[in-house]
Amino acid sequence: MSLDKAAHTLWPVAIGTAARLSSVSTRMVRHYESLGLLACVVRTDSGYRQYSSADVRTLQFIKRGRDLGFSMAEIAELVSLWHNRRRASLSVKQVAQKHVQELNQRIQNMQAMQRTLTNLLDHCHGDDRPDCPILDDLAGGLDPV
Amino acid sequence: MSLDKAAHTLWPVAIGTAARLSSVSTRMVRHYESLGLLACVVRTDSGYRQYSSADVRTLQFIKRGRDLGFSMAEIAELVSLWHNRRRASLSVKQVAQKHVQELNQRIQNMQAMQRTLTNLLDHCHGDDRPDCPILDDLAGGLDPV
DNA sequence: GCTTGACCTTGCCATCATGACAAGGTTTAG
DNA sequence: CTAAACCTTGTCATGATGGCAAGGTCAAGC
Repeated sequence: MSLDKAAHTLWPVAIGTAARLSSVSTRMVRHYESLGLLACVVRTDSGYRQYSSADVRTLQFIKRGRDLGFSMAEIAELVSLWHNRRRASLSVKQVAQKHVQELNQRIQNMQAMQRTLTNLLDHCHGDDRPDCPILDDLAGGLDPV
Repeated sequence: MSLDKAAHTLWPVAIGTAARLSSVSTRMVRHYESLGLLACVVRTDSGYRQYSSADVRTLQFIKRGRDLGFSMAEIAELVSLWHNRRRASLSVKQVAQKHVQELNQRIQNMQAMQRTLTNLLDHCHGDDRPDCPILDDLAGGLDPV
């Protein structure tokens, strides 16, 4: 697979290489280890971490999970399910569904902000005069109902 | 105005009342002061903070700004513009426009995540069988192009 | 063999906005 | 006078990430 090609030097690789192969910073590779997502990381006699191609695949998994907006807690669960051959796909689906719902919520929130703001922006002439409906709104446009 | 009604006790008020009147926690009232958003907060002899109705209006302004998603740095600028009678509405508009653009960016990101996730969810049977397109994707479904 | 530069190690501080808690002082009502 | 409710300051925590610093290691070139 492409991993073996990319790491033309033999496995295992040091942290910098693992980081490059997974598009994760070395800082975060260590962090994920501290969160228990990489099981037992082997060390050389001098203390350097050594990563197998399986480790790098796990890092790529984490990266992809982050790119899809999952929290580290959710990713920890997904990694665990991934490693469990007897998982039920339902468990995975539930994690993803909950995440989609949260995304939905946040998107709705932000779209509401945006509607209000674009409304205000439309009515702000935006020149050198001081009066401004945006400030008027912030200063209590809605509260004194 | 409604503020005077709400605070049936006379001004100035203590932090708890100011917090209630602005829907901001006392914790955050102190924090906003430490950020320099409340200018000089008067104290009683025993050290209790005392808030004028102008202070409470500023807190309400901040609250509204937070509800619209502005960062504290942006709010600091907006408060400053609000207090400056010679401001140009253009300055306000620019802050708001930049914020709307950032909101847009974040919404786009999250919608892209959502599209991918709903796609995967549609193809996950979500029962007790272990095979799962969501895990397949996370495990490198896209990378090995 | 030695030097140099690239790499690795750990640990701590910072972000941003907020909550929670603790130990102690104040005020107010009964 | 006491108890409750309030105030004070300070610290720690969140979540995911960046950055820096001081020091150890390794590999390549001379």
